[in-house]
Amino acid sequence: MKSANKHEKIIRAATKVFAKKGFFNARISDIAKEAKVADGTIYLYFNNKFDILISVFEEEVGRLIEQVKRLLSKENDPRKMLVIFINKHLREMKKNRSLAEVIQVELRQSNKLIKDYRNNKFNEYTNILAEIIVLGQQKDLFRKDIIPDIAKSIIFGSLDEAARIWSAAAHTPNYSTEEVTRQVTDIFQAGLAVSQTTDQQVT
Amino acid sequence: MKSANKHEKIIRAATKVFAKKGFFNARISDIAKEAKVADGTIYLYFNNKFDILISVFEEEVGRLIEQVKRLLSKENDPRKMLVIFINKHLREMKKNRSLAEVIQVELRQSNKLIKDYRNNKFNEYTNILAEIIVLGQQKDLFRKDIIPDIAKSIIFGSLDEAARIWSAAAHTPNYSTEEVTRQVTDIFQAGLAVSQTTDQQVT
DNA sequence: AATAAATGAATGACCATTCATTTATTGTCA
DNA sequence: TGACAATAAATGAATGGTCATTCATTTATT
Repeated sequence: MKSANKHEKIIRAATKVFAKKGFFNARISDIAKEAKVADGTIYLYFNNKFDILISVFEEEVGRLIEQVKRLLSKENDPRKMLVIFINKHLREMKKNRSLAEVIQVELRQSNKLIKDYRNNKFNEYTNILAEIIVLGQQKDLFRKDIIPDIAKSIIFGSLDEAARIWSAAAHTPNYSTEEVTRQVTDIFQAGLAVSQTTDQQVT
Repeated sequence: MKSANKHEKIIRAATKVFAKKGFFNARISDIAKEAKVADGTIYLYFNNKFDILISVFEEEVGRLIEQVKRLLSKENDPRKMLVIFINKHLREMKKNRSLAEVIQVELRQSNKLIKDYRNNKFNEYTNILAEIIVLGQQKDLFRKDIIPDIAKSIIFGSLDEAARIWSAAAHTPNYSTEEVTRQVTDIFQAGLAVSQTTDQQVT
């Protein structure tokens, strides 16, 4: 029986290697070495290199989805939910640089590599944002003229770019998670809010 | 004398090919063919494949910077300037899919490929956003607690992700440039604006 | 004729994938 | 229980195909 354990080990190793070198520069032998496994073993668990990429992506994002959903389940003020999402995403990207880079780089690559691969988990992830917005609209807290399906991309894009700056640049001034979270939160809370009338800052 | 013309032709061909296949899947021979030039000729104008990528990026973004600056020079209300930037960026990405994909994919790749390559033109481009924000703050139109250097990433990220959706997905509902422009504009104008009521609390 | 540009076939490095062989695990029966 | 076979898993060297890059030769320009 192929151990689930080994599958897991390869995924972890691949995440590390992809993050460090990028998909195209990553060698199967690098992954094998990192996973302490023979090159050929990898092909017992995955069909090919790209299959590893997809798996890494799906599993990592899947993990993230679960965590976010758990956090959100305790809350029902959509404004606070938005903050929770933003905060969680940024923290996670800061903490787990490998995941951050896999998302950033591979999300863009996969479009080109396989036409019919729809990042299912990824969509599921950003749809959480859309749902928060819908909820906010139902509760008359968020403007109705916002289209959730567009807004989710706008918000995710912001977060992703903010995270990209962290991983890209060892040189530019590096803002803290807290600082960036606050800025993103401030902008979008004001941007989505129904009116100017004093909305308490939500943490 | 090496004709500037040929350099240009190669750049244009490379833009097309990178956009279609991505950097790693693009073959030098593809670019050569597209430019109607021998493979070897490319090496008279560029040092290597990556050098072509950098050049494409810099030239395309450079062109964009000039256009945006020209548009902005006619305006001095930062709120309107913001709209102009957003509008121009989205229109351009919709029109020039090659540029869009080169930005999206290669911006992320280059981090990994060359440590000391700082996307100079790219920074120049997003700094336009930072300057608009600074101006807005000076004129008491934008909130002072926004850090322009962070906000520029947030805004650019939004635009980039919105544009990514266009190029990525032939399947998902496709919103028009106008619709997306309006959404992004609405959110950020409200998000950045100094609130009308004096007592809004933001911490 | 001399110099500059352009050509494209040949080179050589690289690496995903395969598969014959080895090693580990499981099951059987005396 | 333990000895032995049968099956499963793992190994890693060998294969084969893919290009980026080079450079001897040709073509164009001065």
